Amino acid sequence: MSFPQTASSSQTSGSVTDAITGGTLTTIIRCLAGSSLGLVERGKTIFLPGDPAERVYLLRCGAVRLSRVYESGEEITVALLRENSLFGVLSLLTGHRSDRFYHAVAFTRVEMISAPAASVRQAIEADARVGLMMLQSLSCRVLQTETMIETLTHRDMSSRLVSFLLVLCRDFGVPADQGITIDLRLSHQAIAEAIGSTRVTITRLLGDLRSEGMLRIDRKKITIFDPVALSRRFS
Amino acid sequence: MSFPQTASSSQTSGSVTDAITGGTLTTIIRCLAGSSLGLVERGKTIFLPGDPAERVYLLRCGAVRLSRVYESGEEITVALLRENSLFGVLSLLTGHRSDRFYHAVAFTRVEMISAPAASVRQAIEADARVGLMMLQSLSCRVLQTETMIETLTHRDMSSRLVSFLLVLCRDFGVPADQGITIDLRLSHQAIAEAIGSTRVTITRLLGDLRSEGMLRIDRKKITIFDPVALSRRFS
DNA sequence: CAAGAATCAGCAACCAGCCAGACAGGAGTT
DNA sequence: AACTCCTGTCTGGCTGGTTGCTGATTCTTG
Repeated sequence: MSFPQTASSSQTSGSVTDAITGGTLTTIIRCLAGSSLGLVERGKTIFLPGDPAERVYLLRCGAVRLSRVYESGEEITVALLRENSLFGVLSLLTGHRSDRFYHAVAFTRVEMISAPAASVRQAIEADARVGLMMLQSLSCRVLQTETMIETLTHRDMSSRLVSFLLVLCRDFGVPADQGITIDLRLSHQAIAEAIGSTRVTITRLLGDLRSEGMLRIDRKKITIFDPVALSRRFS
Repeated sequence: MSFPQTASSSQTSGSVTDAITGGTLTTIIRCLAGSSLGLVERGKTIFLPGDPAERVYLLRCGAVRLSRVYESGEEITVALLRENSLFGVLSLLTGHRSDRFYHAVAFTRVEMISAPAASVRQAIEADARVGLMMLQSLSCRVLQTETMIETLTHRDMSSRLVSFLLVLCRDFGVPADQGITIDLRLSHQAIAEAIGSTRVTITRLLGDLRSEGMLRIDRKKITIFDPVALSRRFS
């Protein structure tokens, strides 16, 4: 299957070099041959495992969930991408065609742009600054992912959950009247799939945290009152 | 502290562009201003948390362990890097000085090359193919790390261990007379620190796997007889 | 807009897997 | 030979997974 694109276009005026002066990767990718703008509704699939990997995506706004689905029906989350994340980079690898092996789903309403891997490669060769920017973006991805590994190696689920909440604060937090709200509608199941636990356990632990006065949950959005205090909760 | 370098040199003849024709990132980085060759003995530190992040490293041969150390003295492994891995990319990020927050230790005898971030940036701007190669290298890193996240979200330790062993086979496996040998001297403690478990549990589980005839351990090197059979062990 | 469907949150009981701590014997090092 | 680091095994205790059920929310659809 191909990726859904509500609005789509390509080939605007202006050269890549012009765009670079503008500064952002967005403007650059917008100018590439075959680029397109994608608007995806919450819950809709962006690509499926087995799809050919031929495009590179840049998430402009919203969140995308990368997950792996097992035969058992179980599903685990490999990454929750935030704004300005580059994904689908698999396609940049050596020429031979490869397939996606993750499932990419819009976790919120998503606005993204994408371009064929070949165009991206050309753009990099044409102007090195493009490569540098992508390199920096990807470095961030690596750091984010490594933070997630730290989270997952905590032995007790309580620490793991707390650590995960702090990661979410960093990536999706918006200031609220009191504390920071994680701007995602998270079900307990979704959290469980991200930190390798079960729905029931998450329910219990979140309940504990709430009765301790660490957070508030309002229509699936979590507000952390004091991230610093929360971070003291794990040794 | 600075990074230890048994042998060191810099500034060879030949331009960067010459090196690119040669093809590998190694040759390219070797030509950069301020580049140096590092030989590090097993167990020696490459950089410490808090060190200024000013160099980019390319692991030529051996394995490097990135870990985070907690005040409690506990230590967890964030990544086990293999040959041709790029690391220390933090330093490529925006101009402002930043510090390492991971501990990088030579897990085996290591041969690596490094160069100042500024030189690398210049090289990329001078020839875009450098950026492209680094981008590909970093893409691999992302994929590797994501595989590790998959491993860590398995709920039971047995699956987690098996999954980890398979990752190691992929990254450090060499064909043996029967099966594949993981070419690393792994203590149970080291495995525990990588998958978020304890030494005792690893001992027990490895014992189980051995008595099931799945693997052999000889002087800390693990040989998996049949990776495919092993992979069937988790649902 | 309201009824129905689907998903989600909360609770309880049960039990296995894993951790903690402790100790003895083995392997490798100097 | 002395030392350090590593492996193997045991006991008790508790966390967290599993299953099953109920009521609440949210989404869909007539």
